[in-house]
Amino acid sequence: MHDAGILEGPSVEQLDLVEVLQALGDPIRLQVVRILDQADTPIACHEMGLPVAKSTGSHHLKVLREAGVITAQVDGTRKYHTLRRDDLEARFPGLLDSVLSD
Amino acid sequence: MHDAGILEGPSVEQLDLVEVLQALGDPIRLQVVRILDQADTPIACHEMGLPVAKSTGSHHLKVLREAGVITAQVDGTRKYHTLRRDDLEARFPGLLDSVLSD
DNA sequence: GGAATGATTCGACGAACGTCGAACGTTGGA
DNA sequence: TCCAACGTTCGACGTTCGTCGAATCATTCC
Repeated sequence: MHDAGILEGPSVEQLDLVEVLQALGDPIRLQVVRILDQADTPIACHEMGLPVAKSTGSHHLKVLREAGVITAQVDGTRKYHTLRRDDLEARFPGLLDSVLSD
Repeated sequence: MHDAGILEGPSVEQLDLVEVLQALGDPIRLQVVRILDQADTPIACHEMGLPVAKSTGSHHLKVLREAGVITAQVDGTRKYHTLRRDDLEARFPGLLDSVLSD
């Protein structure tokens, strides 16, 4: 069971606006963010029903994670993803809301 | 004097979130947006002091214009640029503010 | 008319991106 | 122990991007 580890990305202060905007500026990744927003629980990659191959989905999740938009928590063979709402709100107030309200 | 024409981009309803985020997700273009924001009057390309060749600057302005972030107004040999604040606010409330307040 | 000014267009270039399938690693269950 | 499930990594591919200089265009001024 190797214990569920949390994959941390950049800290709140390290969040870079350009990097976040680039991460959000893709249809698939925006879809991921919307899915995670509307979900009340962490979601695994294969549960998102992304219209791309699994390797591509994995890539997009990585981009979002490295930009600091989402966090991943490993549980067994699955990896549950969560939106870093509070961190994004703290660093870029209003940004996530404006993107999600569209 | 061929009259100062206004170069219109996409209408408010046509503004696409992904396109806008992509346009904002570049250091140079973000710099342009900040310059236009802090200026109280329209600004010409060569007045911005961008750290790139003029052809590159022209390219970035075009990307911003086609995404609907800025408008250009031709006056003689110059082209004055303005931030489409109200349109962006109407289409994506809070987005511009959150990007500019960083 | 001719020169100067401000900006666009046109290749060209390397770098980065989005995509895929195949292979691999790890974990959990039969 | 073996197999299935889940995800990552690894080339590979074509496309798009950011950048530049040179050439071009439009306008203004002398």
